[in-house]
Amino acid sequence: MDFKSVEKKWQKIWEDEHRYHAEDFSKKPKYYILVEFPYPSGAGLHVGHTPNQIAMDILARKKRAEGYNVLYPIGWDAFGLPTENYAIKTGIHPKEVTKKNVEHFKQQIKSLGISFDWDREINTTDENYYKWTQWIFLQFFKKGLAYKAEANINWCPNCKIGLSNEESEGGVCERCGATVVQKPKSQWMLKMSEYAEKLLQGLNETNYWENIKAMQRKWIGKSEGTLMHCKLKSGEGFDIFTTCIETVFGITYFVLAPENPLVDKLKDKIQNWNEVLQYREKASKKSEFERTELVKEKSGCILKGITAINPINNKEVPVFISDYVLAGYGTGAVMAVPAHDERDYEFAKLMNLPMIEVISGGNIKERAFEKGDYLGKNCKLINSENFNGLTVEEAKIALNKYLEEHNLGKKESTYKMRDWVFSRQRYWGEPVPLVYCEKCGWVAVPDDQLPVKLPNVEKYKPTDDGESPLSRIDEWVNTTCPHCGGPAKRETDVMPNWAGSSWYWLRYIDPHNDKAFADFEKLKYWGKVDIYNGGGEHVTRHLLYARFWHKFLYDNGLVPYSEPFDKRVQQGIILAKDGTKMSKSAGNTVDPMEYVEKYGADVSRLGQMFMGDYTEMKPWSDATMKPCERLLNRIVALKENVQNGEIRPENRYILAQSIKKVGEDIENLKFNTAISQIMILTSHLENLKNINSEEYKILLRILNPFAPHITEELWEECNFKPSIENTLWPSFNENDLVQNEVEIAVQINSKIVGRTKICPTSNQTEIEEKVKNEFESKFAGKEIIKVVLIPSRLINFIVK
RNA sequence: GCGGGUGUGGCGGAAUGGCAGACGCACAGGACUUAAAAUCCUGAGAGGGCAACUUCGUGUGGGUUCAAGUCCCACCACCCGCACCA
Repeated sequence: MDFKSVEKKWQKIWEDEHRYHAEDFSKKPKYYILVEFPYPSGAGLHVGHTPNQIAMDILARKKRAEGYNVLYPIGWDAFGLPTENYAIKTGIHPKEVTKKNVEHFKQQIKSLGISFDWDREINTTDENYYKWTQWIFLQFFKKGLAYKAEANINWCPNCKIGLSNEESEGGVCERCGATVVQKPKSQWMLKMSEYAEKLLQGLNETNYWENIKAMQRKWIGKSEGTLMHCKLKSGEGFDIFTTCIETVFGITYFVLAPENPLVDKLKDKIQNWNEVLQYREKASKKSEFERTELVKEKSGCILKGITAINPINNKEVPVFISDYVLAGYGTGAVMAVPAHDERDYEFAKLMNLPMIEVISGGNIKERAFEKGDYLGKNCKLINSENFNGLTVEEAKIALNKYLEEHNLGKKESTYKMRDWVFSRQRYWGEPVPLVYCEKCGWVAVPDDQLPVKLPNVEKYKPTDDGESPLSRIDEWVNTTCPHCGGPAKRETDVMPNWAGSSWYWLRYIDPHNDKAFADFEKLKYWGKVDIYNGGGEHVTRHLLYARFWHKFLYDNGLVPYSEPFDKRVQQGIILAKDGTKMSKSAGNTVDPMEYVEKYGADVSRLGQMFMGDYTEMKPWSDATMKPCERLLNRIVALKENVQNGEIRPENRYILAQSIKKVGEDIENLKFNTAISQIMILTSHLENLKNINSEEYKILLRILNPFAPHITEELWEECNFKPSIENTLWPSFNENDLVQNEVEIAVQINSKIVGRTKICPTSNQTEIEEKVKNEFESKFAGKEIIKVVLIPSRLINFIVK
């Protein structure tokens, strides 16, 4: 059989029939399978795409066979830097580039025979799509969850351009190699922090893999502790956050983040202001790279003339600034207890500051006695006045109570998750649909004027001052205020790459709606995404952003359920053939489409799924293609032996077992072992003189999700009715899984002494007698103390 | 440092606490062929033995159990993510 022409034939039929179109409101039970939509780069599909799409295609085809109404859609996440940079280099409009790349991707995906519903194809760069991305952004704006704030961008002083984190890896500009600096810029932010608790709690409603939940929890980073109100001697108040209030009597100084605004307020009172400025300057120059380096040498600067008061005992202590305190976490200020915190300990040693031991049990001459050392060990407080003698756990409660009663603080939780910087000073993204009016401030573009279309520009490169290229088009920037009708200017920033992907699964449900982002009844019908397959690199950012948008929409009554995805699964990373990481620079990348060219779609699908456990990291292997090709050829050859007839009793066991195993393995994403089972079944059928049609049908039906073209062709050639896809997934009788004879292992004192065939339904006494007779010599002179029988597996005699 | 994961033949990988190495790759021998490719058959964890057989074997060390790759404790190596988070 010429696989490739057969594949073309069926691909055309599927396309002409719209075979895989998912019907809204069908009576069948729904099943929504989502695979991350690709970024249509110039390079085409790669190994990060194909196994995902194939794996989910196998699941989709199996679910359809089981009678589900399956939604398996695809689209393009097409805004983004590679296309923009290509435009900067060539001057070709990103729209053109995107169109070309999408065509290429589509053709490749179709050649793999993926059963996407092409009638629901979406593209984030379509005006009809980003209209709704803008609309949702405006809902955030209207609810006060979008705000402007100063945030740092990665800035290349040489190229005079803002860079993404990816473009400034290692602290150097990807284009020119210059050192990237942090430059403050006023930007749109989304108040994601307000959803921290909801995002954390919501995880309990999902069936994500535990490791994915763990990563999200870690990223959200909740810690429970105490917010304590402190004062300077000069009267100014400030708050600190601590998870170790039990150490409050051990405070010997306070530390503020260098950027803490309190420092500016104290300018006139700080005697060494120049020094402070110098330190601030130094700290701000540290790139993100240096700040996160492994070696974290402490540094800091005292605020001379400033004295703070420990609210618990009114003790006066000095105040420092240091970059080991982060401005963005907690309150940007900490109480320093060097005896019980490693970082404070280091800093105190450096600055020659005193320490007070307040929890007994450690040796603070050597190192800090930290919470990890003392928690849960019944350690008691010392040097803590009235609280002496309490255990740490008792003291936490008592101190929180005391602070609350004296209005000095309260219990509180903080989160590591920050608000989302939602502006990019770039071209190829969704324009932020806001205008600025001197009189009215920031005003939303009215719904009937959406989308705010991305205008054409001559140059795609950001301006020298870091503004978006849109800022150069005066006739676009200058507009009228929708509120008062006066002159106003458009926002020239665009949204980040992540915007379009933060709601796309909702659009698939109703892709052509021009009244709403999706019809509510349709959203109700399709419900949550049942299984969402994507890359591990998106588990924190994309997945959190998506859940955040979804929860916001839910809170505003715009979607009917509070979590978007039920299950989240991911493919293991595919390494290069030599087991190292695939990378363009190493020149060891693999193009999966080469294998489609060489072997055809079905062989390549099988080959990719047979390489190993879908979810484990594994090297790409060419070695699976040939045996999979052989398998299909053998199955084609089997057709010659097919005669009309029902399933014969002697074949019931292997057929039932195969239906069960292949079905379960697909559900569990164990595609490699499903294929093994099909190989075993094929070998079995090959050894028969002839095959009855009902037996062959089962083989083809369970292979169909893996090799949809060739199985459909064979089915048609055999003239089986109805067509393969109108034939349900085969069922089997549980009784068929019981063989009438099985071989079990015989053990004496847990050592195998031999094997014997028994009938699995015989009782223990019968089996014991049979074995004792057969292995008589082994039992000579021994006394049997105990017998363990594992049905159909083994029998173990414990003897003396 | 913290969180998650992995560790099994020459290789990819299988094994609800129950016969470790399914299924494949590579390898060796054989059949077909003038020859090769393709295809098919056979063999094989390692060591020892002519053989029947026997010893050792799932990263390391302990433990539980009639029975451990699987469960428990401690450790090692590698991978992924996070990392001065108070």
